[in-house]
Order: sequence, then C-alpha cells, then structure tokens
Amino acid sequence: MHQRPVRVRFAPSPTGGLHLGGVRTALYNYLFAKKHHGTFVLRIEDTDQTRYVQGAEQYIVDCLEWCGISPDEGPHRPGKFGPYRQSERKDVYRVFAEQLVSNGHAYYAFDTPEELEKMRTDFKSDNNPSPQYNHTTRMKMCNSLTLSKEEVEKKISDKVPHVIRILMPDQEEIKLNDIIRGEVVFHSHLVDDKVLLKADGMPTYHLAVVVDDHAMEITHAFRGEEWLPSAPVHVLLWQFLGWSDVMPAWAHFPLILKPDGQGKLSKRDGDRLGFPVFAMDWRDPKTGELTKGFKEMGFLPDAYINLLALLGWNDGSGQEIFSKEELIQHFSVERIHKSGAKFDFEKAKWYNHEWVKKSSTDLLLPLVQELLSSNQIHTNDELLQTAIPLIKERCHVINDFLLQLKYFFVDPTQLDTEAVKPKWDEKKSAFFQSFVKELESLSSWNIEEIEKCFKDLSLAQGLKPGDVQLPFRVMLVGGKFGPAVFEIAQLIGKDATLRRIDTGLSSFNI
RNA sequence: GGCCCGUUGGUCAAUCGGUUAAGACGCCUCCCUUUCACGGAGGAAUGAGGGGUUCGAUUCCCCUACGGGCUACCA
Repeated sequence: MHQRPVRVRFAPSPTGGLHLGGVRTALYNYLFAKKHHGTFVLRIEDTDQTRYVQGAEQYIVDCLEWCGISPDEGPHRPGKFGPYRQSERKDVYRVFAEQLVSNGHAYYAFDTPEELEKMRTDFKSDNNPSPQYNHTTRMKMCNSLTLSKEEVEKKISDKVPHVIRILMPDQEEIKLNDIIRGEVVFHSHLVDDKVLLKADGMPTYHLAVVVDDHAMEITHAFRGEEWLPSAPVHVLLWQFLGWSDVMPAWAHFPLILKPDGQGKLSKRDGDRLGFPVFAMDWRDPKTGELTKGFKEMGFLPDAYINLLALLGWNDGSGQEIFSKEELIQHFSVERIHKSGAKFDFEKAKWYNHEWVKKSSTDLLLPLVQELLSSNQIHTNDELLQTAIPLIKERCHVINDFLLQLKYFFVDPTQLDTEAVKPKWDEKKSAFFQSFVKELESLSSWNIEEIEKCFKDLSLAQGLKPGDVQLPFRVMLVGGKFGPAVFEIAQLIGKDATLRRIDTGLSSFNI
C-alpha cells in the first residue's frame, strides 16, 4: 500500500491573493511530486460560499504558472479524479456524513447560531474563555444524542436546519506521525465535536479534506502548521470512514513569520514594511484595492521559488542558489525545519540579484523591453543586447533596469550637479569645450579612440583624466552610476554624446 | 484559560554526543575601480534559563521562561 504512486495536492481556498506561505506550500508539494515522479494536484477548497472571491481561482492558477510550478491536475487541467472544485463535489460529502451518523461516529445537531452563542457565553469563565461543543456540553444541546429518535426524525422531515458533528470518543489517544515533527499525540477528550457538514449542505474543511484526499488517492498530505491542532479530527475520520490503510502520510510545514515582531506574515505586513507578500499583483474585486506582487516588483520566477524553498528548508550542504531542477533533485520533506522563519526582504532581493546576474540576455531581454516600453522609452534590440550584460550586476530586481538602461536611449533629464559643481571650474569647462571639437573630428567612433582623445586632451590641458571623468559621466548618464564612461559614449553614439556634453556644460556653468 | 508546535548571531541557518559552533544576508574595514556595481581579503555578532543522562552536551530527557498556532456551520 505504500507503493502507491505519489499524489499530492495544494488545496487553497479562493478568497484573495496568494500569499508567500501558500506559494511555498504549493512549491514543496510540487517539488515532492516531481522528485518522486508523482502527480501534483490543485484542488479548490471553495466550501465557504460567503468567502468566495471572484477571480481568485484563476489568480491562483496564474501565480503557480508564473512560478513554473503548475499542477498536473486541477480545475484547469482535468484528470480522472475531478471535479477539482469542492463546490462541485457537494453531493458526495453528505453520503459520508450520513454514513458516520449511522455508524455512531457523528450526530445531527439542531442548535441555532443563537443557541451556540448562548452556550458559549453561559459556559464562559476565566478558566475556560472559549467553551467548546464537546463531551462536557454536547448532552446539554439540541442534537440527536439528546433528542428521541422520533423528535430527530420529525425535525429532519420538517427540514429543520441542522449540521452533522463528529462524535469525539471519550478517552482515546490519537497519534499522528508527522514526517517533520515525528509522533504527535492528542487526547480525544480535549478535541471538540467539529462540524462536518454545514446547514447549507456544504462540508467543512474537516470532512472535505478527508473525503477528497481519499477520493483523489492522495498519498502525502502536506499543509501549514496551523492545521496541526485539527489533525486528530482528520485522523479519526480516516479511521471512522474505514480508510486507515490508505491514509496519507502527514507533514505540517512551519509558518512564515513577520520580519519584525512575531506572528504569521500577512498582507498587511507587506503594506506596512514595503515589500510584496503576494506572488503577483492582486486587485480586490470588491474594494478595487491593488496589492503589489513579487512578479511586478521585478522578481524572476526562478529566484522567487529559490528563495521560498530555502525559507524553511536546506539540503545541509550550504548551497543557496538552486535551479528548479536542482531543487527537485535535492528536496526532502524530512529536512524541512520545525520552526517558523521570519521573512527577510533584503535576503529575498539578494536571491533575485544572484539570479539576475546569472540570467542570460535572452531571458532578460523581453522582461526589460516590457519594462522600458511601459515607461514610454523607445528601445532597439541591438543596443539592449549589448547594454544588458554591462549593467545587470547592478540590478537587484528587474525594475532596476529602468534606471540603468534609460540613459542609453534618452538624454538624462536631471543631472546630479551636486556631484560635480563643488569641484567644477573654468579649466574643466574649457576642457569640455575643446573636447567637443576634438570629438567632432574623430575619425572613428569607438571606445579606444574616445578614451585616447579624452586622456590626451586632458593631459595636454594640465588636468588629470580622472578629474574630468566624473563630470563626463554625469553629463552622459545623469548620475554617479553605470559602466565605463567611454563605453557608454560609444554606445549612445557621437550625436548624443556631443549633445549631452553641451547640455551638461550649461547646467554646470550656472 | 486549554491543547499543540517551536527556541543556535539582527535575519536565514549547518551540526544528526567530542568542531577554534560552518556558510549566507545585512553591517563595518580594506583591496580592485578616480562612478556605481561586480569581485577579493578581513571584522564584529549565536547555542533562552535551570536541572539531569554521559568520561563529555548546542546535540538526548525533564522543568521553567519565552514565542507562535489553534480554540467558528473559515479555511
């Protein structure tokens, strides 16, 4: 039974943007599936109709695709285990819930929300701030345990709204073997009678995961640590439904924490601290509010999955930069950490920088073209192809290419005069005036010629070449950055160079 | 409150009883470069506390402290 083909699933609920932790969960599932030549399934957990958000499902699919970790099966790639949206599997859950009732593992409960509320306030105390529907309270409530068979039948035939709750056994040790954490033991009398089937006929997560993981032949169930407390319910359900022999292996991933303070990382933290939390831009259809994504902030997909993979896992070798193929090869669930990791945006940028540096011009070119054209800069591919390798080590994110590339195509609009003026004088001004004349009569326009001309002339005028190089740079690019000046001069051409010296001269001479 | 999980530098982290406790990010110094980067060489910075077990604990066990998660007809 442990020789079954590996099948794992990522099961988000379509309630909004896809958060770092979600992508990492998807990624670990993906890596595991690929490593074991298994299948990666996307299942949409949309059982809460009140939280359904338009467009969220497509957004999830798009994010995974951008990351390069698209599922093998899912709503958009149907396989033989569909449908992959829980809302479309509604009918199957009731059957199992009823089966649990007839086996004595679950019961009908007719308590209204108001009655539940009343129970919680009535039983609330300092010792017990949040009373549960469990062995201490269940016999005081309105359910098929306290009502006669006739009353229950009548209520059901009268279509009185009701839920089905699991009947937690009294004194039982529920053991869970977690790949990351080892054996975790829960005591059944401390777990409450969770709702399995809601009054609207939809299952809760608890029933749905088990039924679907079974139906979809999931062999390894991976999810975030926040699910650990409800794991005993799931284990029991596998047992009660008679499926113990095919219960998946479990692993609960550590949480990704806020960079400062403590607690789970949330979208708010990103807004507050100025970094993305979602994989891609997300626009809330209700409020219209736009939340920035890693993609749009200029991250490369390979860098993104690399940094995510290493946030909570490493192969022990010290290697930090992994391609997707290497991740698949080296990944192991056993080496995922137990403790949560604080997200560090600086390190994230470092990862991206490493990937930018090692990326080919071909890969960078279309991204850079899009960046520049969306900033109304007209480019030509030939120049871009020569310029990209010259400046990519200066770019942490794709968006940095704008500053580093812009001056190759348009004259700088603002010059960093402060960098020049304190040391600017008549002599230097005169130098550039004669430099312009020399350049005009230059026989051929190449780095060597330009540089020779520049140096010879400055020496001839009693200036150190270095002293006039910075002003020259500022004239050409606008600031103290960029590759070798003479190379820039060559690439932007004679006309632009002369023009920029001219405008530079006038702004320095003010 | 209860239950569960966790705790090595500011951050990510290696170590599977014996190490001068790796490496990376960030920070600082220097070199390269008369720009900015890249690259190179250095530096500061870590085992929460207390008990055990052991010849020997960062490593195994217990307690305490601290942090987190969960405690919905949400996932």
